[in-house]
Amino acid sequence: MDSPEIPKIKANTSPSSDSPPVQESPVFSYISNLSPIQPVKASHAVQGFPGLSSPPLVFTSPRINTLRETSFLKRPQYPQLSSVGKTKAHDEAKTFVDVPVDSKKHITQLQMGLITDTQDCETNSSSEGVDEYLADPMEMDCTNSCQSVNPCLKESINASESEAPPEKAKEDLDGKQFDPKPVKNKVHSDGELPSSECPKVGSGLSIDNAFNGEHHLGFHNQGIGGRQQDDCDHNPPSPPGRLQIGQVYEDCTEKVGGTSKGMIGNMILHAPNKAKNDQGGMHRRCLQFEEAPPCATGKGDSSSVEKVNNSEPPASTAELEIVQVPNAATSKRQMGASLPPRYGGTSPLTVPKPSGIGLHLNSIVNAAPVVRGATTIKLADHYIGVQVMKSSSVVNHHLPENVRDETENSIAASSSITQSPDTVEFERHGSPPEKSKVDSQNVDSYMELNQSSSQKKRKKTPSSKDSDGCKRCNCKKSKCLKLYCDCFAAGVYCAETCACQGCFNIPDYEDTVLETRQQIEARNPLAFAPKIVQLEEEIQFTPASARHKRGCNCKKSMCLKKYCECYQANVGCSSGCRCDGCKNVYGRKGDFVPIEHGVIKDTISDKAGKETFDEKLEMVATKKDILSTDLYDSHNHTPLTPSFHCSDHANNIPKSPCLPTSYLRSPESDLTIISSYEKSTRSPLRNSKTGGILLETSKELSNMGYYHWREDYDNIGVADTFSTRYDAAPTTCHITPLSDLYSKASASSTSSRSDWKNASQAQLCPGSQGLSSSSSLHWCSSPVTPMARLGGTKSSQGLDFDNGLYDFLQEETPEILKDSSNPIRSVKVSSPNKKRVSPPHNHNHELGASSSGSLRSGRKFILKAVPSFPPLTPCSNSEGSNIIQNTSNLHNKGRKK
DNA sequence: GAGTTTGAAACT
DNA sequence: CAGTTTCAAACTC
Repeated sequence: MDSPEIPKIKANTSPSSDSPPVQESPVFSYISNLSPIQPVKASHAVQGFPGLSSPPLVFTSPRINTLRETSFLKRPQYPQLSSVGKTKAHDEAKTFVDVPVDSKKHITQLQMGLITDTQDCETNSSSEGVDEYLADPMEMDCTNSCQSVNPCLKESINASESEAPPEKAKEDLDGKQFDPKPVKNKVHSDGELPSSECPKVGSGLSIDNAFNGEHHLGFHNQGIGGRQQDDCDHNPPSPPGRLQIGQVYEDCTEKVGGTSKGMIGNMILHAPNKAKNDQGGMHRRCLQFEEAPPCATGKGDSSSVEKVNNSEPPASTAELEIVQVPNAATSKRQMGASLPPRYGGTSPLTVPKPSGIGLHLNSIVNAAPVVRGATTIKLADHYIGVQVMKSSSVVNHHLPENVRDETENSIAASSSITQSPDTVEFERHGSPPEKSKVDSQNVDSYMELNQSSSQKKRKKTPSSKDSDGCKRCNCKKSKCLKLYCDCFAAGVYCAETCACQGCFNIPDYEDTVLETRQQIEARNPLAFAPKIVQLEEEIQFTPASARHKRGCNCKKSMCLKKYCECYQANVGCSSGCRCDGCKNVYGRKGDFVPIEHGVIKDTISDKAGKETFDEKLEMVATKKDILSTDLYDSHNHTPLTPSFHCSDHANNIPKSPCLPTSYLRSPESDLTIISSYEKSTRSPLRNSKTGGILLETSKELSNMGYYHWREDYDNIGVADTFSTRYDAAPTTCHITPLSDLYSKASASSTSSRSDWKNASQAQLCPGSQGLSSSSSLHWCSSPVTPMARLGGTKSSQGLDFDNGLYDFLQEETPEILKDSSNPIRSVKVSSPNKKRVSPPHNHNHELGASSSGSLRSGRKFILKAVPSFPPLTPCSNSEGSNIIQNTSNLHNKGRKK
């Protein structure tokens, strides 16, 4: 608030107010010479600079300066000249180009009488003063110029002037790539000049820099920071603020015309700026920029938010969105009702599903093993439940988890429930996009702020499970961005039911989540792969077909408590386990001897010790797949067990609706499944970021025979195609917005065929309409695969077994395991049993290429196996990556065609 | 509900 | 790769 800069600024401003003498000064003359337009102003600016310059020197970016200048100009205009302001501002902007930025600022202040305003702002560096500025200017601008962007800029500028540029704000700007583009954009916006003027401004800025050197820059930076701070203040929740800030910044910089976004961005920026204001240091702002946002959020949470709201009114719908987003972020999932504007027409319903869909393969896998013997699939169910819980429809999903028998019924009910558009998660999806830019660091700070703010008060009971059976985490330090978090590990966003603190595993922070996931995957491609692999009947030795992929390392629990992951998953310990004194009731370590059937994988063990085990699992899986494929035909309607849906929810569910038919037909389901798996795990993220992946995936899918599936799907009504169990799948899709997204995404990504999407969406996901574009892209990869897997595996066994879901899961798991266990393997594996190996690879490559570099190819498979993120991706996709997704979708479509 | 135990995950 | 630390769930009181 009371940053040292402020006093400086005031001093500067006051002198500037004394423009007459300034003009006389040699500097003024010089400036006047430079720019014929604004001799007087220039002189003022020059004088004022000395004082201003000293602090601002830190920042060198001319653009920033321009922005401030523009902002200064605008400010005066607003208060004094509502109508005239624009013309003057333009002139001033031009002069700025010629004249150093500082001079411009002073001039503007002097002329406009902004100085007084700025002083007020400075005094009020806190939220109110700035808010008023912003709000008023905004309104004025809107009325006058009608350019939404300008108002935002103006406001931000005003705030910056008054408050001085908070260091954090600068940092934010810098950190977010502000320096180059953002500044330009701001300049444009400030100048209120569409495009033509902006260039001038930019040039002017650069010139200014040359003249004034760092001083101007620093000052400008301060101004920017001030703006940002103001914006930040306006922004309700700090965490969102950061994210938004980054996004907004980009928007402003990129698009002058994007008034709404720009406004929002300004708002966001302001919030971080508040924190920066406190710091006051100009130089560090840039560095701190990233950090600043969090601080800002934390410091000026309430004030900033309120202010933001005030300023927002003038802003377009975009602003509203922004506001909502922050709220969503703060509340995590509370905002569920509000849908991101991006989705537009799409009903919130779609969003909720995604969350539910978010169920990771891991969860599924886990569920699968559990399924047979034990009725409960804890992991999968929990995860699913969590996301679902967020949405209204959660309950239904959960039910399936707990009881297979219930699953069908629950599914039917859930379908109706899920359809409810009220699902909370939807909001998440919408908001995240803006936040996507937030850095991990920002996230941390943001987290802190959030925690402090109150987002996580919801901390419910520590119990990991919800009443529905859904899991919820209670993370306190991991921010739900590490595998410690069950939700994150399952690839599901944390739900409202979660008691986590500083949670970043929410759609709002989709980008952060994705980044974190990628990082974790980079370290361990199988990190998100299902931990439990089912070994079907083929492995007769083991009491339970399923085994923990990595094995446990129990030393004291003797694998008789839930400390043991194997026990927790209701699976026996295997040779891969390093447990001591294993007494696992589901199967002791020594008892398990997986039999290698015909299928032999080249097995490039993911990891040294466990390769053998994994390979064995894979072998089993491959065999299963074969069997399942045979069954597919017969079980076209593969009844997706509720549990399965739940588990797969995030990833698979969406797919299920679309895929069922295809699965039925295509024996290649395994391959498809794998690909889907990969997609689900990574693709969502990757897809969101890179459209190329999607295209690839789509191609692959087409190769896989997804088209056929689509046709089948289309032909067969969802209800018709799906048996009672199958119905559950569609219902799930409807229920969870994620599912819709997935389905859409899958449809788009896989085939990019509108038909398939339309049919699937329309039938399966009524609310998905709007979402299809953004969400679908991301989802496409992931959702499709799950479906295929589910459909294929499930179809084979689904109806036959009461535990059909489990069976399906189990079947899937093997495939997953194959993929997950040995991403590379998957490719290799394809050889004996099934062709699928190759297809998955393709998918993987595609996905991998997009997300990660060379490693992905090998890892991709693994990622495919990793189901966890798909659910997230949908959310994330919808939000942060929407644009990317859209683009990718477009690309995919074009390519597909 | 608080504290302890446990083992996975993360880090070095 | 092994050892240590961190973390959150599971468990106990």
